[in-house]
Amino acid sequence: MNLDTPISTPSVISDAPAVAKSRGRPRKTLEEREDGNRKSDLVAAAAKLFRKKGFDATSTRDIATAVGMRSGSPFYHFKSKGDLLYAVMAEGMRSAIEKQQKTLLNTEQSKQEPRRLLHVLILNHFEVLLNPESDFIPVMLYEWRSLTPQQQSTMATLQREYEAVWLPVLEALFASGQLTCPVKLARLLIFGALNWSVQWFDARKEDSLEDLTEAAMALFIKD
Amino acid sequence: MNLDTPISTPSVISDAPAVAKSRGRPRKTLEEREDGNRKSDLVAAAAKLFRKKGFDATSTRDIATAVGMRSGSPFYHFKSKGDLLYAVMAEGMRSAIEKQQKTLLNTEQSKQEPRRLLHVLILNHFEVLLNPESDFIPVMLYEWRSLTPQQQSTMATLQREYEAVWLPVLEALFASGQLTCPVKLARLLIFGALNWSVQWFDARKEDSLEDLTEAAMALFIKD
DNA sequence: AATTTTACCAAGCAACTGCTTGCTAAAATT
DNA sequence: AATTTTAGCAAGCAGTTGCTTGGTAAAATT
Repeated sequence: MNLDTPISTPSVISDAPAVAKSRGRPRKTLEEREDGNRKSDLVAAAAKLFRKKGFDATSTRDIATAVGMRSGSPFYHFKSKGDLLYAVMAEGMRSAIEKQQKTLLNTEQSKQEPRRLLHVLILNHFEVLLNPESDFIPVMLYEWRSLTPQQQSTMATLQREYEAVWLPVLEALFASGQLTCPVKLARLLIFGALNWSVQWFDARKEDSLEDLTEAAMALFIKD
Repeated sequence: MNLDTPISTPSVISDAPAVAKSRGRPRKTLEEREDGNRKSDLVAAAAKLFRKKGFDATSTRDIATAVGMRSGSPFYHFKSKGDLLYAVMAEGMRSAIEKQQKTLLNTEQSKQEPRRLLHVLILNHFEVLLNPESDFIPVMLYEWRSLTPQQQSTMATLQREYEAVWLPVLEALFASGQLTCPVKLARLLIFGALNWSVQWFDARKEDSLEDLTEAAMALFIKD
């Protein structure tokens, strides 16, 4: 890339595109950048790049370019690259928790028995994970390492909040003998099976998320 | 780090440690570096660092330092950083396949029925994944992205070879009704559950690999 | 109308990156 | 004894990195 600091080029080309006129390049009016959505544009673009190339292989310049900014500008909105990563993950968990809560509220009384509830939770989890519009959660799952310890523990709290709904369901299934695996390990193994789908699921292929959910239920649950 | 090219330091400190005498620093004799194991030392050190910090966040200088070399020396053994990554993964798969084959050969006739076989395969897989001595397989699982397409397809072939033993076992269990999930999806979900353990398993904690295997069997298999 | 704030751009610094080149000493081979 | 090979070291190049500083036009506020 190297849009900054042209060391061997003769004069003032540098950051500015060829179209730049007079002094300073054309700034976008507020209408063009439609309110304060630039910050969330940055988060979305970062999520996409972090997912595709990984956090370390993505430069802040890549992110800036993706939203049509110059290399230094993202630092007006976020004080560091690491903070941008954290914003991606926090937004991912926030919306995942919200979506899960809405889904449960919309689940009719008739489907409140544990087996149906787990089905609903798994399907919703696949939707969160595999939605091609949103890279937030995959980034959270695979770029943990790059968070500071404090950021990690905040994220862990959010994850516990997300998983809190699952535990009573698993316990009920264990009590009724439909789940024959200690709940603590069942939780870890089940989330592993589901989360790994990020690695192999291809939306173009035959399987629907409903198919996937059926398969997972068949794998984990007796009767 | 920056052991090379000290730009602002007055004179010849650079790469050479303070003890360096005359011309050239003390080279290790062959005895000291014990045969041609230096290459595999590099692979092991790279595996450790790639696992801890990720491929992109690990510099070739980090790796060199870890085995007591100077920054340029790893390139005598490997033509690029990417080739080192590939060597880590290829060695990981090679030894995993070898270990799996040995384990199956040592499995007595009495344990050849599908349920026991799956138990043996899962336990062996956990040993491969969670052995604290070896970071090769976790690196393979989580740094896939940094391989070239050709390297990826070679690794995919090795993975199919590893999984080839599992498929007939899963098919037998499906046929007998002990596995009620289409084999194709069962394979993906089961490997997900197992591979994810790399993220949470702590060898210091209570659970043994045998406990883990029992839990996984209880989760996946009926009867 | 005057001021302040917002949202950026232009330029660039210091550190670090993968990798190359030219050399050398010890070991192996002839 | 002479030569070749092996396994590095020393130095550094060219490019990239995260981030900072100083400015400025447009919008919002007073």
